[in-house]
Amino acid sequence: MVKQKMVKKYSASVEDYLEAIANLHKGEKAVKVKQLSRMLNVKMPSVTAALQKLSEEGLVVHEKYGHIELTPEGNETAGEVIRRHKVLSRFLAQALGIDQKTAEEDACRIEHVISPLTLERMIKFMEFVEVCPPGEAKFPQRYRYYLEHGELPPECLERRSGER
Amino acid sequence: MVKQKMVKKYSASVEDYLEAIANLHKGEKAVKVKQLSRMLNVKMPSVTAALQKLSEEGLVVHEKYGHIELTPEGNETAGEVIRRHKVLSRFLAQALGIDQKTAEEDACRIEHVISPLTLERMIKFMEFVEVCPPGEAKFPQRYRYYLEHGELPPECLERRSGER
DNA sequence: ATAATTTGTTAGGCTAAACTAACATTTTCA
DNA sequence: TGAAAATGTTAGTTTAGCCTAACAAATTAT
Repeated sequence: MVKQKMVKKYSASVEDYLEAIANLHKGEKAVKVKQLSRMLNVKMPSVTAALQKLSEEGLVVHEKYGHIELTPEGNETAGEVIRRHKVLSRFLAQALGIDQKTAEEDACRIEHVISPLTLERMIKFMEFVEVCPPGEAKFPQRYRYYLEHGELPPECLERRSGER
Repeated sequence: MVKQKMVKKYSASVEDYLEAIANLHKGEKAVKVKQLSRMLNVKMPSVTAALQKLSEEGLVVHEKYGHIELTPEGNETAGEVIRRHKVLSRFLAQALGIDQKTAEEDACRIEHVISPLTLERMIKFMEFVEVCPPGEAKFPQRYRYYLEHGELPPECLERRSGER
């Protein structure tokens, strides 16, 4: 019998806390309640309460007035969320040509609800676009042109007129 | 002074109720609590409570034991949600090649959090893909091929080998 | 080293949105 | 037409997540 990795479903709020802690952790100093509070736009008591709950669930290590850490499990979940976030923001920005700020904002919300399949497909899409069609103007560039000018780029129009 | 159209932000739950009512309305008979209950996977008392609130907010018309209708405002909001849903599911299915079921499920969740800009870009993307590049294998087909075979379709590979 | 400032916690309250159990109305059909 | 079944509502809980106000600990700076 194969050991199943229990894939727990966490709320958007829980995911946000884990993600924020992981991101702050990449910085220099220890993660503090205040930082989380600012980063997540909630008041400090909300952070304290959330940490309490996350500790009980074994996702976070936090003793009163102490620094904040992720357990291995918390860290893994955070990693998954961050991965979803990254794929999404890259896809929105690179493939759809959305500005970085909006792409980030959308990623922050969509990351909590997107299916694994859709995420994989976004990755596949970016891979594909990067390599095909090789040797000519790349897809994203042509798409950008279309966005900006409202009509097809020259290489598409040329070919079309060549069909006359 | 120009009259501003107040763009209220509703919760995912409120949007779901409005969307469901609008969709059920397209059918033959009057919309009932039971139907909504089934469609939204909640118990009947939850529906009753929600309708109460929606009535107070002027989005729904519902008298005790009576049929359920949308006010003009409720109908407009429902229309917006449905539009987001349609664009999303089309984009996911057509552009990313995701199966209809998954596309629907993702659309159901993402519709509540996507930004107007991202939505517009998905539309633009589909428009673009439809017309460019004309006269050769269309983009979505090539992408499908890539998804299925894990490598570039012949017309891309040919060109690449021509570069030797 | 201790007073002032900053940071963190506790206690208590609020809202949205769901639930169950019990009761009420409406519909169906014998 | 009136009893049984189906549908709808009320009342009362629950849970998650946020808030403010008041208090406590830790840090900083005199």
